[in-house]
Amino acid sequence: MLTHDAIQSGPFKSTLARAQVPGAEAPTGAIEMMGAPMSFKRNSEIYGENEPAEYLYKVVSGTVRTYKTLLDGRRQIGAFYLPGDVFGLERGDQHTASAEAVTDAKVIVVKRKSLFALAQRDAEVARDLWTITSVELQRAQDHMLALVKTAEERVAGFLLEMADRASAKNQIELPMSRQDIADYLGLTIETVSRTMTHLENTAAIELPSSRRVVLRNRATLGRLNG
Amino acid sequence: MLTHDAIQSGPFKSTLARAQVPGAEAPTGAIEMMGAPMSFKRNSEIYGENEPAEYLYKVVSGTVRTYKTLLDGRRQIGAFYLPGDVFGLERGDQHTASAEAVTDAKVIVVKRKSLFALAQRDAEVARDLWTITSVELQRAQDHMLALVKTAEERVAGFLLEMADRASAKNQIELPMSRQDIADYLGLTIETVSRTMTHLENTAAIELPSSRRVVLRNRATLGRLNG
DNA sequence: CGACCATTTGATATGGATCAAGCGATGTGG
DNA sequence: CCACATCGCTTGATCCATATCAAATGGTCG
Repeated sequence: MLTHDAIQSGPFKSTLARAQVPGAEAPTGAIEMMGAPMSFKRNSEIYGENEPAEYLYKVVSGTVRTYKTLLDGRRQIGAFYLPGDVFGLERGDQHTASAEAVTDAKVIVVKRKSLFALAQRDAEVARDLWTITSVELQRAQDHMLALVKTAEERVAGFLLEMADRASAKNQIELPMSRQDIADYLGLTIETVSRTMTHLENTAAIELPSSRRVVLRNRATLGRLNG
Repeated sequence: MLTHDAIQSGPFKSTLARAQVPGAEAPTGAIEMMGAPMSFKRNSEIYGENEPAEYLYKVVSGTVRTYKTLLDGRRQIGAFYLPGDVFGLERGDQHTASAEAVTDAKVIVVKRKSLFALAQRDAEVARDLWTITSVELQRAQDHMLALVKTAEERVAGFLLEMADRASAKNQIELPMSRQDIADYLGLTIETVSRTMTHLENTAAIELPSSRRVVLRNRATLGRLNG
């Protein structure tokens, strides 16, 4: 497991973090104030399932995945977190999922206890905490719906989701591997690959490279999205 | 759509509701205080997707399902709510799912606005709101994981889940139809039925009737649960 | 009793998984 | 700077879990 010693001694970076998230849905003003920046290398663990949940995190740069693993090794990725997103806030004091850096990533780390203490006194912070959790809940519910769709619908939905979260709305650079996408969508890597190819053949998307996707026909993708 | 006129004029029933939920995880003291009881008949709508989310609800008796519908009619049930459970609390002012009574049901209805106003002043209420949402989030994440398992794993997991929530831990009376179970688990009614039969043949469960299930071998079910 | 609805059971079809190569980009050592 | 190993991705062939289609059975209620 990863320890977070000396985190509290890091310099404040509130303005930097905020600048990264111009239109963030979740108001998380207090987080930058109380947090310390921390860096993680590609594929390194940020926290593990069942570890004490002492901190919550806000992505500054890079991408993070959270996931659960079944006994036989199957992995379900619950979400990808991009700059501005908050993750790791859970009920109970144990993490119910693991978190890893998909790419090299910087996150702001905040002591859960301090934030809860602050929320006790400051109603705005309390509301922020609720909002963070609510946003996460909605994400989870949407994802649940995605998991009962056909492979093509899942992939189309995923591309639309990533495009909506990206800055260039029709040109996306996927930070994650096909395996990550497969584990997020509950498919195999082969099915994801084939489906992408099929979408390309149908002129719904273009694939200049495997990690770069251009949305050519949102109407088609939207229709597929159910 | 269903209107909630005259709800606020109903008599208070705080103690009754609390009595139904001796060991409820989510502390929801304020809800009974502010809410009015309301009854719904089997299969009637409590609220619809995209309707204004003016209220939140706490089950007093009966069972409630929430679900989303895809364009082509496929239905995904997000959760079943039993006495003591709270549902309908969402970010934004539109419901993102529909809710229906699975059986005849009594629920306490609370004005969202009043509760938020109270939370603004009372840190304990604010924390309760967060807890309600957090419980829901965890439920959703667990369900997400369930949706990528095999049919047998999903059914075994479902039975264990229902048993854990029931009072008689090994003898459960399912309030919902096979179709509801199927839509909850992302399977067809036939697969659910066949899997139940198979679990019976394997001596993992007994089926005195289609709605009554006796868990015979939790070890087996647990192993299946991944 | 008879109609209706929920559930089970059976036969067949199929979407996506699995098994197995091939391919292209990236990096490394000679 | 090239040969070659490696890794991520694509493509192909086959298989299988679950869906679909169809019918029989069983419970419930007027």
